[in-house]
Formats: sequence, C-alpha cells, structure tokens
Amino acid sequence: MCSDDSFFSFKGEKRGRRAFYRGSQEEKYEDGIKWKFLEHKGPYFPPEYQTLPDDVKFYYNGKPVKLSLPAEEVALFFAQMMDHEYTTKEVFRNNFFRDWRKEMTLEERQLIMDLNKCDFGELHAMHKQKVEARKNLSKEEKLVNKEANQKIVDEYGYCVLDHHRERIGNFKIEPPGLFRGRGDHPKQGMLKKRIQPEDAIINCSKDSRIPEPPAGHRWKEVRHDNTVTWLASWTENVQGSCKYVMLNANSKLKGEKDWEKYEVARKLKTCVDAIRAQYQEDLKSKQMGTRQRAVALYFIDKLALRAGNEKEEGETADTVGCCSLRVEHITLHDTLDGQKCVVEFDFLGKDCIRYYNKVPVIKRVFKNLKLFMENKQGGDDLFDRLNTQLLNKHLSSLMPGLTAKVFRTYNASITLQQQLKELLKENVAEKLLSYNRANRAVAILCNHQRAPPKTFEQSMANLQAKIDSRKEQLDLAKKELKQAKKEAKGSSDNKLLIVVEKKKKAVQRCEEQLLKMEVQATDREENKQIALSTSKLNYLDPRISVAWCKNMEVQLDKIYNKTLRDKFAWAIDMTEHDFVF
DNA sequence: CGTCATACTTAGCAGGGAAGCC
DNA sequence: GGCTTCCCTGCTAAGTATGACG
Repeated sequence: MCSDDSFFSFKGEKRGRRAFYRGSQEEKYEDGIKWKFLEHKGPYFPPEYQTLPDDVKFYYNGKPVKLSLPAEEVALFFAQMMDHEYTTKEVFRNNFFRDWRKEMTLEERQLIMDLNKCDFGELHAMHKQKVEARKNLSKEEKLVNKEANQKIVDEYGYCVLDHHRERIGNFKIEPPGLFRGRGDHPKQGMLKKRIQPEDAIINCSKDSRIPEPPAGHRWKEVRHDNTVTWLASWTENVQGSCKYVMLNANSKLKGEKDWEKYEVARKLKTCVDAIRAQYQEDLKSKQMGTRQRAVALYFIDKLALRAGNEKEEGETADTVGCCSLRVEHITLHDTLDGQKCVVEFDFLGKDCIRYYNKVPVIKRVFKNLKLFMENKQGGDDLFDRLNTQLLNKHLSSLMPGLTAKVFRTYNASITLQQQLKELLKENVAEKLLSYNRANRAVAILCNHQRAPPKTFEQSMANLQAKIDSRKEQLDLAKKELKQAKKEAKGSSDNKLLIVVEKKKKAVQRCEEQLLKMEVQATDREENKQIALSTSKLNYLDPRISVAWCKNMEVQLDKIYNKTLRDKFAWAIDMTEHDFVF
C-alpha cells in the first residue's frame, strides 16, 4: 500500500538523517548493530541496610522482639509506608506478611503469626523523624549531600559510547522495598528483594575497561552484545521481568530512535487515507477475523486506543487496550442524546486510568459490534478472532514499520499541528494559552489524566482573590486617570501632562496583569485533571513545536524545559520555520 | 504455532527545590 | 526575606512489539 522509499530530507528540515552522523566514522551501522564501543562503571548499588538503634523497638503481642537483620529490614519497609492507604488493604497486607515471614528465622516465624499483633509504631515514628530531620537540614548540610550525590553521578552516571560521553538514564539499581502496583494489583505488598552484583548482567565492549563489581562480589555475567542498547540488567523478583540500565533520553542513540519514530508517523500521514479506505472496506468482509480487525483499527485510529496485548491473568491489575476489550467494556446505544449509533466505552487502561467516552460511530461499525457481542458474556473478548500480533502483521503489510501505536503518535502530532493552525493569537500569554490548548486536545485524545493536585481548590481560590483585587486596582487606576485628564484639560502645564501619561501607563500595566492572571486561571482550570507532559514527551513531534515557536516568535523555553530541550536537541537543531509534520 | 523472553517506550506520582509572591 | 506554590526530576511500573523456542 505504501512504498518503502526513504524518508530523508523533508521540507522544513535543515538536514535529514545525516544530522545524526556528523563526521566520517559515524556512518550508520549495519542492521541491528547499536554501537562499536561501550564503556561504563557498572550500576550503582544502594547502601546496605543499617540496623535499628537500640531504643527503637518492634513489638509483637505487646512484647518487644529483637528481629534478625533481614526480618527487621522488611519490617521497616512496612513501617515506612504506614501513612499510606494501601497498608490497610487486605491484599497488600497478606502479600507483605507472607513475604516477610520468608525473611524471618525459624523462631521468628513461629512467634509472629498475625500481622494484626505487630506493632511497628516506634519504627514508624523513627522514620517520620528522619524525614523531618532531612527536611530541616541547614543549607550547608544540604549542599554537602548534594555534592556527594553529584560525585556519584559523575562516577557512575556516564558512559562512553562510540567516542561520545553520554549520560546514563537510570544507573542506580532499584533499592529493595515493598512492591506498589497501580490500581488493584494482585501482587501489591510483595517484597521486592535487594539486588546483588551476583544478580546483575553487565554489557559492554570487550576492549573497554570492564566495570569492577563492588568489593567482595562478582557479576552474574559480563557480556558484549552490541545488538542491544542496555548497559546492565537484572531480573526483578516480583513479576519476574527484566530491568535495564539504559541511556538518558538526550543521548544520540535515543534521539535517533525518537526521530525514527516520528518519521514513521509522518510516513503514515502519506498513506493514512488509503489505510482508512481499506479498513472501511474490510468492515464488509466475509471473514469474521477481518471485520474484527477493521473495527479494532477504526477504534485505534479514531480514538487513539492502545493496542491491547494479552496479559497473564492474576499477575497484574485487570486493564485492557483495544484488542483485549471485553464485551462488558462497551455499551451500544442505537440513539443517545440525539445521536445515532453511540458506543459507550468504560474500561481501565494502562496504569488503571479509566477510559470513559461516548462516541458516535459509523453504522457499519455499530452493526459489526452488535454481531461480535452476540451470544457472549460480559467477560468474553469482544474481538475473539484478533490479537495484537495479527493486527500488527496486517499493519506492517500496509506500510513498513507500521504498528498499532504509530496511530497514536500520528494522530497526536497531526492534532497538535491542526490545532495550532486554528488558534492564532496576539500576545505571548495568549499564544502560550493556545499552545497549551492544542496540547490539551492531544492529551484528551490520548486520555492522559492526572490526579487533581491536592491543593487545587485552595490555589484556585487564591488566584481568584488576586484577580478580584487586581480588578479593584484597575478601577481605581482608571478613575485616577480620568481625574488627571480632567485636571490637565485646557492646561498646558507640563507637569499635569506627565501625570496623565503616568496614569495611562498604570492603567495599561494593570490591564496586562489582569489579562495574564485571567488567562492563567482559565488554563489551570482546564488542566485540572489533564496531564500535558506525557504527550509532550512521547507523542508530539518536537519539530512542530520548534517551528511554531519560530513562527510565533515565542521563546522555546516557554514550552520546553531544560530536560525537554536536551531530549529534543536533534529537533531544535534541524527544524526550520516551514516544517510541516 | 502458541508461549515465553527480551528489549525498549510510555506512564503517573512523590518529593524537593527554584521561582514567584507579598 | 520568608513563605508558598508549582514545576522538574527521578523513580519505577506498565505498556508495546518482536523474535526465539519447544
């Protein structure tokens, strides 16, 4: 459907892909090779557990019990979380208690049989005290800590990859603790064990200085695999999944990958019409599987749903994406609020964020959905003949590199571009508001939510109070101006004329400040439950924003903070004002 | 051909510090 | 200059996607 012509050199781009390969030795490697040289110091391990002071005691059944070191460490994990709601949850407590008992000695295990008889009060109090003490450190003490941290970053936070010194993203091994899943996670409260060097695999060049394991330890393995980008990995015990130490987003390798992602999405732009025509056609297919695929694709395209891989039941919270939708997640309405063929979605997506939406769909989709739901229970798969592998196989046959998630990237970026075109404004504050509105339209499309800030109501009220007082001030300033004009009228006294000018300026300044605050209030209110940062970071082609800033004469740092400017350095470097996504 | 493992991107949240406010 | 607010950064969980394996 779409040819595989290279996507180099687009309008509005100073250079194409070559921008990443300045210098003669920096040509792109053969397929799958990620680097030729990689050197680093290995991951940084968290400090060992320090036993409790003698005066801080754990009590069981009212009696003080001196716990063994491993049991004590895990007890403290629980004690530290006691202000949090999930230590009251049944699943959390049970998982914790089961794993805690595994760390106990035989005697401890025989004694400590009931979590409800455990008193962590002193441990909890000690923790709170420590937090408080840390907060109250003097400026100098804080500076000392900061410098110590910086030393760790300097030593472990960088690697050398093909002649470039690069920042590592997460060079610290995750410390042990109690697993906190999102939503109703069946494994919440389980013990996330301490990782030892013996658990860690190191990846680096053969000819590099191999990182030294901490004294008295050895690595699980040292390998030299240049088809992957990670520097170290370990297996996490709660879910049994692999964790990786990887480069920072501002690295060349990550930037290149990011650029490629957006190029694939731009490629989709050139053939999305044909793909849409195709799935419209497929809605009529005689093959049930093809029709299901077409409906799923319709959702993914129109609603920016995620692909929806299968998940192992009981291992994670019950969340779904498009392909894994169940009958119980949608309700069909022949008519609703004056609209025809409305599908009501209600399901938990990634991170247990609720997706709730009422969407009118085309008739053929509606009829197919009715068919798919026939003779099924709520818990049955809506698309029983479809999974993400089948879907992606189909997509990659339509366009090289096309997968389900590309639609999210494409629709997010194209939405931003369109919205920015429509929302044209005069002054900088308003321009930024319209940028945020465009950003918000994308965040809504992608269902990027956040918990309303805890202090939201209060800070909103504070802002409103400020607006009110500024209004009063403005009224006053206007009156004064009027008065000054009156006095100056007919007079040629220069002093009076100067006063008039002064008052004019004051009114103007007041008006500007008022407008700024009102814009801020609107922006904040509209943003209450919406997270803009996720789409900015992951879905919006940065070249759109860079070009917009150039055209609007808005400083880039008004929309991108330092981290984002670093991450998108490639886009800042290559984008001209006439860039079109 | 389904299942599992692997690698990498996407996600929201907490805590701390810098910026903004009076 | 002290206080509050809010933004940034780090953290790590939770997705997507694909290739190996039996």
